[in-house]
This record gives sequence, structure tokens and C-alpha cells, in this order.
Amino acid sequence: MGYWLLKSEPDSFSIDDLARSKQQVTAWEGVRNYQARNLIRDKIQLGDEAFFYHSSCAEPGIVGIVQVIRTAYPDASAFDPLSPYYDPKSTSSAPRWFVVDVKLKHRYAVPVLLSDLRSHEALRDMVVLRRGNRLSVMPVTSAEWRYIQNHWRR
DNA sequence: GCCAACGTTGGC
DNA sequence: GCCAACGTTGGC
Repeated sequence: MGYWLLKSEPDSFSIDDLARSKQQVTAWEGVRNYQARNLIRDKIQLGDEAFFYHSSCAEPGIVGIVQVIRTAYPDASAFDPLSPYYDPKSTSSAPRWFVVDVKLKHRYAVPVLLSDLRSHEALRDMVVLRRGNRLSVMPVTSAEWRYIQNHWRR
């Protein structure tokens, strides 16, 4: 089983938005970075779990857990000229961008803040803590996943 | 709003 | 293929 961290700006899509979504499921739209795209397209598997992370906000951090319920398929938002994620270079015959579907599994009552993560030596190598890191989809090791589950029961 | 860090673009 | 310029991200 693989573990991931998915970043979202709560102003654009928050965990509350996911909680209100039909079946609490969403397509993880709008990833427009090739490295992140490759993870979505090639690595994320059915049943994998991911931290839902809020970025670019007052209190950045992990706000919940989601599960992958559908593996990669083309990102329809790239085909929509009215979407902020529109990319004319992505076509249905040669899609450039992909999504997975995720379902809300658990919403933390209290977020695990970025500052919390930083204060734990065991998490020092987490990709999300790396300086200058800009990936919006990133791997989490099973050790990191387990550690976070054990230390923050929320 | 600042700014460091990084990705992307495009001229050559 | 190099690399400068530019745009974006994201924490603070």
C-alpha cells in the first residue's frame, strides 16, 4: 500500500469542500506539474491512502486522510476553456494531465500543523518539509505515515 | 506583501 | 542543449 500527501489551497478546495461533496469523493484536479503528474499517472494505486494538506493559508498542515478509489484517468478540467486549469495542449486523444479519485476517510478534529511536523526529529526527511519543495503530490514513507498516525490521534 | 526556491519558456 | 528571464509556489 502506498502513502501520499496531496496539497490543496483551502481557498480553492478545502477538506470541508470534500466533506460536502457527493459521496465525499472528488477528482484530484488541476495538477499541472510533470513530476506530480507522473506520480498520479504511474504510481498511485487503488486503495492507497493520502494526507490531505492545506497550503498557502494561515495554518498550513495535514487536515485529514483520503483514500484512492479510482486510479489515473485524464483530467477533464484541462479540456475546459472556462476552467482555470485549462490547457489547450492537452487533448482527449493525447491527454497531458491526469486525476485520481479520492474519498474522504477521516477529517482531523485538530489539524497536524506544518510546525508540528517540523518539531519531530523522526519526520525530518519528509518530502513536504524539504526546503523549497513545491510538489503538490508527494510520497510519504510507511514509517512516516505510521509515525504520524501514532503521534496525533485526532 | 516579501522573497527564496524552483519550474517553464524560448532565443540562440 | 544551454541558460537567462520570467512565472509560480508557499511559508512567513
